Amino acid sequence: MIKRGELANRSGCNLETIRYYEKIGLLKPPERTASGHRLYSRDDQARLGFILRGRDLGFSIGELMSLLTLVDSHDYSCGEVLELTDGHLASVRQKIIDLKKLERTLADVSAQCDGGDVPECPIIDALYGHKVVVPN
Amino acid sequence: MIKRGELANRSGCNLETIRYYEKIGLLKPPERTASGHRLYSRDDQARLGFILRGRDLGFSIGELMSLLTLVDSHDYSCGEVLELTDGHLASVRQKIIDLKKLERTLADVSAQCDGGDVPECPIIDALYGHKVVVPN
DNA sequence: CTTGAACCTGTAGTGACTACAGAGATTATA
DNA sequence: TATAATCTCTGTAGTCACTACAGGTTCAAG
Repeated sequence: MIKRGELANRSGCNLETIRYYEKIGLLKPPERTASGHRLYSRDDQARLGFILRGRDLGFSIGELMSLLTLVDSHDYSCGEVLELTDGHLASVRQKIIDLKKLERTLADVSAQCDGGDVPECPIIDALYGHKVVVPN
Repeated sequence: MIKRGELANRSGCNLETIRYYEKIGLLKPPERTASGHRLYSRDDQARLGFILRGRDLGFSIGELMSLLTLVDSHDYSCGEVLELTDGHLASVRQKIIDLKKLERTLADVSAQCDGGDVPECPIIDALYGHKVVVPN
């Protein structure tokens, strides 16, 4: 059983974030010492690891809640988990598509500007709508 | 000269967002009627258009502030604008790289799961750290 | 026994909005 | 002209996922 500071150190998670995860219900309220200090078990540590790895994969708090609720039910199916994961994967792919479109547009606009000392700038013109900026 | 609701309709911008942009200094305080209703000129409309197009290109409020400050100075150079744009472009490209890495990892994890009715799920295992999840 | 670190609580700040509540102004209709 | 409906005004609170602080208690080392 370790305390919050130790858990933060071992997991690499911010100290305050642990308390936050407890507040919103991602982490279960841990045991306490007689004086009120939190004590985390091995299970608690594993659960935080789960959350942090999921977070690194871009899962939202809501998605992690769903995953953990499934796990906690001890009655989840692989299919339910896959559905959540693939949903998330789809949204990541959409974000990539959107950003690539953005990148092309920005690169186009940037290429029109030769960056000199002149005060006429095609980028500013484009933003003011003198030219079409976002090609769909 | 049009009022706030009309500006919102024409620009497609949310009504409240216009007031917000004024509060943080992106939009200049517009003229007012005797009773206090805001009146927007053609210049005001063009400025909001500038902001909205910039926003669509993913510029942050801070970046738009910088761009508009340059424009307002009437003494900006094309080079300054290009620098800001290319800086933003670089951060967009980095975001794409990060998301692609994420996508590969998620796709890997997803592929390990056959989505059946069984309660053993490789995705959950991976999140619990039983297997390495993020390949750098 | 004292000092300093770690822990406790609640609350406020971030970015970029969005959404109210309650009051006053304007416009349309009867 | 009266009134009802809509629009605008202000300030403030909520969103997401944290992060940081203030002011107080407890613990561990010397």
